[in-house]
Amino acid sequence: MKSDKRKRLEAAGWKVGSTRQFLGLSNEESAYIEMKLALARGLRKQRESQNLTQTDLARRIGSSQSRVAKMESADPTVSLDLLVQSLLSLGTSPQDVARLLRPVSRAA
Amino acid sequence: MKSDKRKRLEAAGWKVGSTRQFLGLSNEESAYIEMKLALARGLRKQRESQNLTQTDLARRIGSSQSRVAKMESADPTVSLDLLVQSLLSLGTSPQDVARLLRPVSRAA
DNA sequence: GACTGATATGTCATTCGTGACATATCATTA
DNA sequence: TAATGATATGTCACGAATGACATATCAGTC
Repeated sequence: MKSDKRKRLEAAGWKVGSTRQFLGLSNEESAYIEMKLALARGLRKQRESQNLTQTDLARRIGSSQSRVAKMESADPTVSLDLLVQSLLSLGTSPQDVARLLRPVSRAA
Repeated sequence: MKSDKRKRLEAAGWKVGSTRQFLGLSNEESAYIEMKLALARGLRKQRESQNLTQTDLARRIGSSQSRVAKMESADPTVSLDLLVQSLLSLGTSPQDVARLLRPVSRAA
């Protein structure tokens, strides 16, 4: 289940979609990474919009600054659970979370 | 972070939204449970629509029948990661996953 | 330059999710 | 009733995710 070929790559902020073939990632793998990246970006955006530091957020969710940094860089060691729960802690609704996963909003 | 007051309750299939106050769940907690329930329902629906047994799905994702059953009942021990990765294994796209999280489609 | 605050990176012990297994429950069919 | 197939529930050893800490990097400001 874990397929760790990507380990260090996603953390570096690669455009996963465009390098998928190059890295030899399966559809599921890249879809999963895309989702994590979307949530990671959303988390950072939410945090910054509330003028919180990583340390502030860490305190609020009972974690540490280093883990928040890893969340926002979509580190392989952070789970979707932690990302989602952090977003919820910032007041993001499940619907908002869903929106983060569909950057392509249905125009007209 | 774990707040296990709900342990056995969500698994039993309660209407979380309606019993939130009664159970004393925070907004975040109930939102998190709602999300898990939505994914759990989606997983079962997807699996059944492809005429797969829990054992079939388990084999496909490298897990076991018992864990699939727990996924579909939103057992507290199953992570969002596992739910999401299982959905992706069934061909669900990240956008589809997002749709599962917003049962209330924006009408008009 | 040095100092400060924020963020990034690496490591580790503890905790939690996991697959696997046993077994139970529930339908269906004979 | 028994037998078969599917699903549910309980337990456990193992591996992965976690918070915590140290330390590094980076931007401002003096």
